[in-house]
Parts: sequence; structure tokens; C-alpha cells
Amino acid sequence: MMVGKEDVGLSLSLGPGLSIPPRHHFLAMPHWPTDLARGRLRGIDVNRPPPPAGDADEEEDAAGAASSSPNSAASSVLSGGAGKRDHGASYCSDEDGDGSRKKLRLSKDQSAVLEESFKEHNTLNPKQKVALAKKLRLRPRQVEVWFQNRRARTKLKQTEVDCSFLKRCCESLTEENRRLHREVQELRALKLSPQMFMHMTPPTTLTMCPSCERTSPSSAPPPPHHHRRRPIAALASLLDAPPQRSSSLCIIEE
DNA sequence: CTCTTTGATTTTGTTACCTCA
DNA sequence: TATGAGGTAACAAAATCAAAG
Repeated sequence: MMVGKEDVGLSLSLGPGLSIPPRHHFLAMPHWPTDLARGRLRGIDVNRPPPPAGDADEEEDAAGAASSSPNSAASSVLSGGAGKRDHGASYCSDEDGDGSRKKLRLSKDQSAVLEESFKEHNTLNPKQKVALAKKLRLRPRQVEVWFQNRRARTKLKQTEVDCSFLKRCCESLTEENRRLHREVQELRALKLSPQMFMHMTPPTTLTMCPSCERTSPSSAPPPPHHHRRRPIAALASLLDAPPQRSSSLCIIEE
């Protein structure tokens, strides 16, 4: 997945349709089709495979008929094609009874459908889950797991992006800080040097900047926008939060 | 053989609903 | 009847495992 600059806000937005709601969103989310979830799904093993395509009409039931080989129904479906090693949903349950956990590999088509669906909504209600599972001929549980993993990995990726962004910000602020320190030292040196005063024209009046409340000589009239927003303010705006006055460096241009 | 990707499992926390004293 | 406690189920996040490429 590509994560562009515009994706970088701390809002964990991954672009159109890919924003991650904050945790409280999930927590606050009603477990909705309550009747469905509680009533009908209660006690149902969602890991059971969907019923054979024929009578697969109902159910959210996620469940359908049982089978020792949960994935068997899907083996021919959406198999994006043949080719090597069952590149379409290669189901592997341990029907061999060897106890080894073999792993399903979703076909390209299945992945694409799941991705599309994830873009629309990164969580599924039970009905959507079952519908999607039926469409892909997977078990609802598999769809659920796919979404869980997708959410987790999307979040991880976004966290990495946020991290590197903040790191860059930190570096740039450090550099700015160094520069300002140098500037201060230069100004102090200038102030101590007697020649400076000889060439200095005393300010007749002082004007106060309304935003930072610093004074400056009116003899050196500031341009209309004499305040530059320094990185902190820029960072704050990027992070979509108003900068604190105290942290917004307001520098009078020379 | 190592590394990455990714499907699956386990653990933990939260919420809603139900039952019962 | 109202209420609080305890039990249960569903769901999601986080951590982890492990197969496959």
C-alpha cells in the first residue's frame, strides 16, 4: 500500500476510504445487529464452512453445514486462476490429520474484493461479513480474520509513517533551534561591540506586534506579513491542532 | 537459509444483555 | 417494580505463531 504525504496526519487517515477510526470509535461501536449477534449467532460456530453454493441462501449463519474440511467448498472458486499451486484460495486444513497447520492463500481476486470492501468500511457487521464470505466462498471467520489483520497492519503502517514524519519534524526543529542559538550569539556579540551603537539610529517609536506582543522599531517598518510561521506552527497545522501561542515562534523578519 | 508477507490463533479488554437475589 | 451483581456472548485490538513464497 502506498502511503503518501497527505496520509500522514495523526488522524490515521490512509486516504479515501481508508481512515482508521480512533480506538474509542471501535469501543463505542454498538455491537449491532444485536438480535442477530446475540440471538441468531449465539452458539453458532462461525468457523464452520458456508453451505454448498446451492442452498446457500440464508444465513448469516455463517455457518451452514459442517465439514471436516472447511475450505473444501472454496477450492475452485475465484481461484484467480490456476496455475501454480492453487493460487486461488489454497485451502489447507489438516484434513490429513497430521495435525500440521497449513495455510490458506487467498487468490488475487479474493484479495481484491476484500480490499475493495475494506476501503468502503474497515469493519464489517455480521451481515456484511457473511455476505462477503459467501461471495468469496470463504468462511465468515476467514473474512473476519482478514479484516482484523488488515486493520492491525494498516495501523502499524500508519504508525511507522507518523513516526518517520515526527522524526523529520524533530530534526528540522533541532536544526532551527541551532540556527536561532547562533543568531542569538551573533546579536549578543554585536550588542557588546561599541561600533554598533555608533551606526545605530535610535528608534523613535516602538510598535507592538499584536500576535506576539513583541516590540520593534517603527523606523524599520515591517512588511504586511512580517511574521513567519516557524516549524512548530507548521507542524501543528499539519497535525491539525492549533498551535499553542507559547510554542509558536514568531520571528520578526529583518 | 533468511526474510517478508500474511492467514490464523490466543489473550485481553469492553460492551450489552440476561438472570436472579 | 426497580436495582445492582454476576454470568455470558460477541467483538475488536494486540501480540504472536507459523506456513508460504
